[in-house]
Amino acid sequence: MSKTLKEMEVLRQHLAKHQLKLTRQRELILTAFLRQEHVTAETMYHQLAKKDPHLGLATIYRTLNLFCEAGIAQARHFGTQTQYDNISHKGHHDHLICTGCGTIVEFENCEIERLQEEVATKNGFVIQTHRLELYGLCARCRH
Amino acid sequence: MSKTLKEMEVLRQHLAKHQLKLTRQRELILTAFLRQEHVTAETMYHQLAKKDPHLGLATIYRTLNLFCEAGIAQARHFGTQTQYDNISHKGHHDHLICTGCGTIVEFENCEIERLQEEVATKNGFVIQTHRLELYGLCARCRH
DNA sequence: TTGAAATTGATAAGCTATCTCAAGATGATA
DNA sequence: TATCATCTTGAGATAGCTTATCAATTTCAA
Repeated sequence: MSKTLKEMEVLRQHLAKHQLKLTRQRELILTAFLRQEHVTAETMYHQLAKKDPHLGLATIYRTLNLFCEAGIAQARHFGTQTQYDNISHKGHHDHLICTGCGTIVEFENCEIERLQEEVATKNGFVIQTHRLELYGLCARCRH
Repeated sequence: MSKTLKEMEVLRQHLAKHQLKLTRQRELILTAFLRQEHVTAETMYHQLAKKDPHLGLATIYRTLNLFCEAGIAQARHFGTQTQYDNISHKGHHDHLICTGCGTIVEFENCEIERLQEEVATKNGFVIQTHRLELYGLCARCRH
């Protein structure tokens, strides 16, 4: 089973559970979404304009938000825009962001996650989600 | 030397270095800003309307951004709004945010910071700053 | 005190994201 | 596979937050 098919199945189940429908647009957007790591609604809008000139920006937003609810994507406020990340095929991931060239490197660190749980518990919180972003200069930009 | 005076001095030096001027508005906004942990421009606008009914919203935004450049404040995009945090009198701090009531609890964890450095180094990055936000439900909101 | 330069206030403009609603598509059911 | 209640879409309007504009005012070095 290909990756795309797997996620299509996740979407299908989410739709079924909430009495929503699988549309041509949702399939199109999901397929394109899975081909990249980080996108904004605007980016996808321009990308998909070639395949479907009538696809509306509102539909892109609605669909990406739907993906978030289905657990396929995660929204992240970066600067003034919202980026949508693909999280279906891997666990939660955090980001290293180069302030020089904008490169984004993903990472996962169980130890950090464990310490986060510890801090939360100590303060009476139960964590639902989190966001960790490290900003700095990558090797290339330091030279 | 009081806390406020210390930060006023930080501002003064930043202004001098960049050929900017110390105005009545900047003093007023700094004083009010230092009295709280987290504010939005809108919040300060309403708070200060009592003291100076003609203080413009644009001035608040400009001034808070100035504080960021001076190292007194740090901007944080939370939902659709930008929150400005006072960071001059303490080290960097992270946040526990209740998704139920919006309460924000600050924390610091050296061990997490150390692991962040480790991750960055492993990827060839040198960290300039970071942002860690844990979202969840506080004790009260779980009941 | 003077005057070049920075700042302010008020409002317009810009951006991103969501809402509205008529027209169209979907899919459970018979 | 035909029906039809329900969901979705597209296009533009709208909302919410932040920045840009610019004439009038204030600051501060000389």
